[in-house]
Amino acid sequence: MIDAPGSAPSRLLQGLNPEQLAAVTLPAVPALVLAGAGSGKTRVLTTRIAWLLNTGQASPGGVLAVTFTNKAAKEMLTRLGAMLPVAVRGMWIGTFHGLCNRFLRAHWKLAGLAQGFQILDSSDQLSAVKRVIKAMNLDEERFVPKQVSWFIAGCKEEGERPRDVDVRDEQSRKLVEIYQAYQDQCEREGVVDFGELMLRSYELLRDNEPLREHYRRRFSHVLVDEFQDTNKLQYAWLKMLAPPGLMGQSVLAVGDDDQSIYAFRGARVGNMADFEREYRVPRVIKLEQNYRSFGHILDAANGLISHNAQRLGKNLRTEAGVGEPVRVVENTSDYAEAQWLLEEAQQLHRSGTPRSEIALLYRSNAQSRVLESALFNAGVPYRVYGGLRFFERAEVKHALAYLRLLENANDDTSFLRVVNFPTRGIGARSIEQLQDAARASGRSLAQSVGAVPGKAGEKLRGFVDLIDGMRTATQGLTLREIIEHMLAQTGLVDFYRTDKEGQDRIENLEELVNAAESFVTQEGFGKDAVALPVDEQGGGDVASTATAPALITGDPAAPDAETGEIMSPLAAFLTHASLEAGDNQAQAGQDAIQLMTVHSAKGLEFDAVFITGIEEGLFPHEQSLSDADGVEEERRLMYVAITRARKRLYLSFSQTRMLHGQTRYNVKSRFFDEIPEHTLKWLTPRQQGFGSGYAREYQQAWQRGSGLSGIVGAGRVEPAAPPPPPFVAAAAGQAAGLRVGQTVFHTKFGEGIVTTLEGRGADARAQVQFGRHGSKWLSLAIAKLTPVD
DNA sequence: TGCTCTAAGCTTTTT
DNA sequence: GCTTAGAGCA
Repeated sequence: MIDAPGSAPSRLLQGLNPEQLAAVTLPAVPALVLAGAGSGKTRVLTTRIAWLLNTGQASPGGVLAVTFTNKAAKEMLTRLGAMLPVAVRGMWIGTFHGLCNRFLRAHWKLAGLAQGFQILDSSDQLSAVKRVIKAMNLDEERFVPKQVSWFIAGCKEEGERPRDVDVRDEQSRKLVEIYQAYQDQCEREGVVDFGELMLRSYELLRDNEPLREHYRRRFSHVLVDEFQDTNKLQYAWLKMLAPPGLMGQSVLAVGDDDQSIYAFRGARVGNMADFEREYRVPRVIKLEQNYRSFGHILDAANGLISHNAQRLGKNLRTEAGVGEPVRVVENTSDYAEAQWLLEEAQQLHRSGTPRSEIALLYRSNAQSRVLESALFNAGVPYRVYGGLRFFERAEVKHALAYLRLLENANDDTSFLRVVNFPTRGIGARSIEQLQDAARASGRSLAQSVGAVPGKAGEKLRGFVDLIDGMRTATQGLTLREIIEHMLAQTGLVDFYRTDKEGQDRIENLEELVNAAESFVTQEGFGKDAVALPVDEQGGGDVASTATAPALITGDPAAPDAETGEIMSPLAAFLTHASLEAGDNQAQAGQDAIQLMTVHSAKGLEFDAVFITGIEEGLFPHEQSLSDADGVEEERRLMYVAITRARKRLYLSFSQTRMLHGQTRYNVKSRFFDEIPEHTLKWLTPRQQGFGSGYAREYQQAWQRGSGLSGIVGAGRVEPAAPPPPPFVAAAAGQAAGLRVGQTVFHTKFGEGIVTTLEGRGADARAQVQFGRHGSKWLSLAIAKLTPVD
């Protein structure tokens, strides 16, 4: 399967620049590659793997390559497959979660998991948390399910079990209690959430020495993509598999600190510096040659990002020439901005740029509406990224819930989702009775239907009979037949047939059947599945030596380490559906203008890019202004946005903008002052600071001191930030009942003590000392403070 | 029990 | 300004 050494490796290395070549052919030492935007990072990663295999330095089974998204993993596999005739499916190339899943499927018993455990996605986790909060009889006002869910996920990302969490006050003590109860519930139901996949894998490696040693020996080459996005737990997991200083193993981390935009979900840019230090990286390789954009665009990006203090340091360069200047436009309103973008985009399209090469980027999803309506009214095809994904659609989730119940009758989340859908006359009362019975006996809902008396009990037993009946009837059927049987038996399709907007939903259910069909084909579950030979180095692989037919395919289908049993196609498909929520883009096919947030644009590139709404408070976002780190992340976000453009870049902002039903008056973003002047071309007259119209009025009002200095509803403190405009006056205050020294509760910051009270009416404000979040100034007109006695 | 109406929310997102 | 989720009503 590997070409003879000699000519092939040199062919692989053709066309690489010196830095890329150095990265690809690194000896087996720990290495950190700082890969700038558009510097050929994926090419380096895949070429290195191909080179390692081709020169015989690694076998396919000895490579571990980990990414964040399924898309990146697939891309790597595809490119690798194109470079080498290698059975890429046997290789451990995948997402962090996908690989952890694969690992846990093989070692479920050692990990203390249920065999065939199912995976909760974020919305499943949320409903599970809701149930826990209800069962504990807690106030949902005080323990907001979303926040609790977020808290649990956050703990796991930090590698913390309930016992590890720092308890500061009553609120956090209770949160930890919920966390523990949630864990118990997951255990009972045989399900794990995303964080659990990571954490469980980490703990198993940490606590089981033979297993750890085995995998360390097995993976001679470890590669990590987008290292700047790793969180604490992922880095710890990596150190378990590839510890610093281990002989005979190479670790390659690739990342770009300037493109770190996921701190809000636990990413630690600091992992890059830690990696360099802990692994004693001899030389950091910088990929600064950019193959994407023209000079002015890169200069703008370089100039902007140089205002960040915390950087490893890097400057993009190109040989493509300066190209066109970056165009800047000021608009009077968001509506005018949309209108202008529309016309300019049309003009671009008329002069030959495909619509799919035109991207409209924005900071937050709410901004897409006005752009969409302008495009829609003009009849211009467009595509919005970031909506509901296929497996997240309600009807698809309903269908999946039935399928999950076939696999695992004790999955209470799924049980509750469909017990009365389509309606079967099982109401809230009956379900409550059932839940009480289940709680009393510590059993699952399905196991407790016998304990509910009367008509309600009969109906509940009828539902369980339906599920059991389907389970029996679908024995031995193909996945496609199972799903079709389920859709008919449960009445899901019939239900949507009578629904007025049901046609789309039925189509989605049909699409589910197709998705299952292609999953079966791709993963080799079909009757004529061919076992792929897997080249195992040393033959000591725990995960596959006990496996009779070496059918190691995609992530979901890892065979059990002890029995060699391969998951059923249904179980594998359900896992697939949880780990890969599917495409999140609307109507594919026709040539359409691309609309997306800057976050979702990361990793993509377009001939022409419009960055819209570049205004203070929006970009940088007001909720990021409270600390320097927040502003630096916003700046990186802008850097990511700018570097998406190949040939032409537009930056636009607007004086007014409709947001949350109110007209906001904005000033242009500070980022305009940080981009080198020579790269910019102002299509509208350049405003010098606070120049005219609203801005002057606003400034004068501000100088008179009528602004609310540093007081924002969420409690952020930032005197340097532009204050809310005076005409968006706050409503009357509710200072009544507050006094200095009083303990109050804030939904975001928890409990705190009032240290200062100032002002009256709309100006009333309080300084509150919160345990975890420190001292905050809060406008009483906006912030909700509940006195605690 | 099912449907309609009102109230709350609202930065960014992958798995 | 618009969507979603839960409470109240028929």
